Amino acid sequence: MGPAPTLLERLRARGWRVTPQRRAVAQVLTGDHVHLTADDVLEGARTILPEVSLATVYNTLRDLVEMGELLELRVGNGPARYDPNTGTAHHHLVCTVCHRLVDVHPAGLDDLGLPLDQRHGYVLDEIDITFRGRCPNCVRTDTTKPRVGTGTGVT
Amino acid sequence: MGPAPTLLERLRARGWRVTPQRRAVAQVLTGDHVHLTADDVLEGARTILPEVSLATVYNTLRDLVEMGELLELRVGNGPARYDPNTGTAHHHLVCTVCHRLVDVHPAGLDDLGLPLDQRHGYVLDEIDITFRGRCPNCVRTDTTKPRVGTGTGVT
DNA sequence: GTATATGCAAAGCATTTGCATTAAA
DNA sequence: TTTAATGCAAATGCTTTGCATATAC
Repeated sequence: MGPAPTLLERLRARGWRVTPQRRAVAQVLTGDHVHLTADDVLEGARTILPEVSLATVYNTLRDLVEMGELLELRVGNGPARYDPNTGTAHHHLVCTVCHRLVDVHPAGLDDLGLPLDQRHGYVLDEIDITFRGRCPNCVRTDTTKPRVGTGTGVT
Repeated sequence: MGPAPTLLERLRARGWRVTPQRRAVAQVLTGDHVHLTADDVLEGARTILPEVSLATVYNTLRDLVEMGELLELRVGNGPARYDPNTGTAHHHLVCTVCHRLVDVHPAGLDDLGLPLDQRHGYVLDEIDITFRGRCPNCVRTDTTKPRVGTGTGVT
């Protein structure tokens, strides 16, 4: 396979006007296990280009999500988080205490489906799995009992 | 097994002060495939008791969620939805177009785990699976291509 | 040169909160 | 009687938008 086009190349190919602000935002949203809020992105972008505005960050994030270049994650009640890892199918593991978030790539789930008699006539496009638990830092101090919510209790 | 205590009995047992407002909210949040927003709940509660306020609805919803009597769902960017079906482990199927939401109980997922080498030191408590697709009403009119997002493309 | 992005400040929506009043226990 | 819930309205947090200015193409 040839060299994969970079994010900016793909954006240019879509007719995106590449500005310093957008370049800064794109640069911040690079790598694995990156799950930044809009404020995080603003902060990061400003270390590259101090005069970026929050409105531009939001506009850029929205464009990137619409283009499918960014995943918008909503874990818990806080602000949205943005994940540039759109290439590899993956799921998420969230700390119920501090909301630390990591990507997981569980094998054997790739062909996970939903039985026909459970589909209610829907045409399936996608499956998101959120594993909830307590991260190494929180599990020591936390007194909360494990929840038995929507999902399945797991040991 | 004896008769299961009703929601209001359980709430009273927890020392909850049972007011007409709370009774109205609890009555609205009854049944299967119930996934109401706070505004929906207000509307429903007002058909029972016209003077319920939105603040009380929000306070009551929050209490019920904290008590584990209600599930708070965040699908898409809209307002939270509340699901009284806490007794049976289940997952959700969401229409990406109209956001219609149904409960699903896929067999064979009950013992779904996450391999140790993928746990990043987390202690798992719960797994939420969101199936995304287009419902029977939307699949006909929708021109959107299936997305290949976080999850796995499914036929 | 022209269409589009920027930045600011104001608006918007969902949700929470302070506080005086009311009511459950 | 006491303690807690209600309702209003104001405050909050996140996100979007209108518009004049600046800039990539």
